[in-house]
This record gives sequence, C-alpha cells and structure tokens, in this order.
Amino acid sequence: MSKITQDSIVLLPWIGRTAKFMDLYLFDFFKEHGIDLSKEQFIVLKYLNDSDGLIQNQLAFITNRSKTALTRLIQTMEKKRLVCRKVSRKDMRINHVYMTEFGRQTWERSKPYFDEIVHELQKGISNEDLLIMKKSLQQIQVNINKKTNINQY
Amino acid sequence: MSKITQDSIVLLPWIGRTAKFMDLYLFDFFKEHGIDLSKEQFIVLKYLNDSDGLIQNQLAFITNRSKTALTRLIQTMEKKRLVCRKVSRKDMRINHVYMTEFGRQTWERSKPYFDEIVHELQKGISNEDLLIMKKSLQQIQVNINKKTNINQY
DNA sequence: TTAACATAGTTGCATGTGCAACTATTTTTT
DNA sequence: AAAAAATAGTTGCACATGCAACTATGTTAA
Repeated sequence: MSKITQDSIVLLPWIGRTAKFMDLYLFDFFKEHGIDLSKEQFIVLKYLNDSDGLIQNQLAFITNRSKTALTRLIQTMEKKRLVCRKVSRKDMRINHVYMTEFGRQTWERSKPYFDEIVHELQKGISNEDLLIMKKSLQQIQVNINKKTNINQY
Repeated sequence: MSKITQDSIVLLPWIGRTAKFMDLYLFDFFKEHGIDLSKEQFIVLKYLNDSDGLIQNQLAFITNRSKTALTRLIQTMEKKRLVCRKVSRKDMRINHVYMTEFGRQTWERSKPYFDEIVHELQKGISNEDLLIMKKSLQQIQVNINKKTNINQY
C-alpha cells in the first residue's frame, strides 16, 4: 500500500555517480589516445578556442567555478604548456589567458574524441528523452539558484 | 539546413555541472543547520546505518569509489569522530567500519534535511520525467561499463 | 614447507573543488 | 588629495578522487 510520490525517485545520487563515471571515462579515453587532458582542461581550451585571451574572472564565470579553482586549473595547464598568462597593461590586476600553439594542437586533436564519447555515452537514449533530461537538469539548477548563489564570482 | 541529430544535444557538461551544484548546495544546507557533513560522508553514514561494521572494501564497492578514496574518506570521518575502524580478529588485513554514537546522531539529524533537499531540487519536474531521467542515467552508466571497468575494486 | 599468488589497506603523487583571508591595483567617495 | 570601497588574483586550509607502488596478511600450489 505504499504511496508512490514524486519523492520516491531520488535522482541526486544518480547524477553525481554518472558525472563521476563520465569524467573518468573521458580522461581514460583521452589518455588511450595520447592526450593528457581532464574534462575541466578540455572545457577551458574549448572557451579559449572560441575567444582567446579571456581574463581569469570571465573564464571562472563561464565555466562555473570559483576563481580559486580557476587559478589552480590555469596553473596546472600552464605547467603543461597548454596556456599562458599575460598581465593586462591597462589594468595590472587582470590576467589574460592565451592558448599556446601546443594548446591549440591539443584542442584540435581532442575535439573529435570528445564528440565520439558524447555520441557513445548517449547511445540508446532517444532524442526526446535527451531533451527531457536536459530540461530537467536545467530545472534542478534553477531550483538551486533560487536558494543560493553558488560561487564568489 | 542543419540536420538535427541526436548528437546535437550534449548532456555531458550539464550532468557534471548539475552534480557539482547539488553537492555544494547540500553541503551548505547541512552547514546552515549546524551539520558538518559532505555528501560523500552522508552516503557512508547511510550505508553504515543499514549495516554497521561493513569492511572497507565493501564500502568502497557499494559507494562506487576506489579503495584509496574510501581510505581517505574514512580517515576524515574518523577525525570527526563519526566512525571508527576495528581490525578483524579473523583476518588481520580487514578493517570493519562502525558508526560512533555521534555518527548515529549526526545521521539521524541530517536525514530529514537530505530528504528536504531532494524534494526541493526536484520541484517542477514531473514524476514521469524523473523516471525517464533515472532510466537515461542508468543507460549512460551501462554504456560506460560496456567499455571499461572504472574502479580497482 | 616453502614459494607463488591473492587480498585489504595505506602512502606518494597528481588533479580538482570551495571558503576565508590576504595582496595588489583601480575606482569611488569624501 | 586622501581615505574608503571595489575588483582580480593568490595562498593557506580542508575536502574528495584515482593510479601505481607498496606493506602486511592470508591462501594456494609446487
């Protein structure tokens, strides 16, 4: 006689677990093909490819992370020679982030693999369901944002 | 004339972002109510509440993490006096993990808040869509498992 | 029985995350 | 002009994660 309410379905753990698995899979897949790149680093390259020279704050904002996390991410990427930082001459507080030649090459090599994985992981899910899922994920984010501001942008 | 294919919808980043936001929100919500507990720690308490004295390997398996990650997680929780470890007398390689009294209290205090958050975050999503989402997330995990074994269980 | 293998857990190293507090710089206010 | 406030980025601290290599213990095979 148990009543089936909406709350019988608890998505929270499923989403986290799936995200973790996807990240690992992506990382390993890149590695298998000789690309040393995490999902986060890939995303940074993606944005820099669209508009090179973004400042750290902007990058933090559009990639949804704290400025601290971004600082460290860029540090790591700088060590790997994927990007480099340059202080703005107009405002010495600001750092612009640029792709290196190696960064651009890495981006171009990795992009097809990324697309392949996206395709692979979404196999067996109808287009309709994918849309529902995206819509629902957005709804969850709306629900969260109603309550708090996540980052210290 | 762009063809709308299944691949036009790229869920991968959405899932990761949503998961991150949810974790943060949960952590902050607990904190607001005087509970110092991460999502990961909460989940460990959940399993220990169901069957106290699980061994580390089992805990790693059912919580989907590497034994390394679990070792560190338990270390942190031991520092906080949420759990304690006891070496098995039958097999000295094995550690059993037990809830402390404080751990049990913390679990019981946090559970209602967790349920509240689940309810809160899923607001505005129909039961039907939640089911579709769960099914799709499972499908993604199946797709990944077809390719690799994620952890060193 | 001793050598080989298997298992449980830990440690070093690398990655990613956020908050609070801090420095440096620029802008605004008084 | 000097003081106050805002802004960009960094650093210390804490947490979480995985892989490879390692220790200790237990089991199995030669």
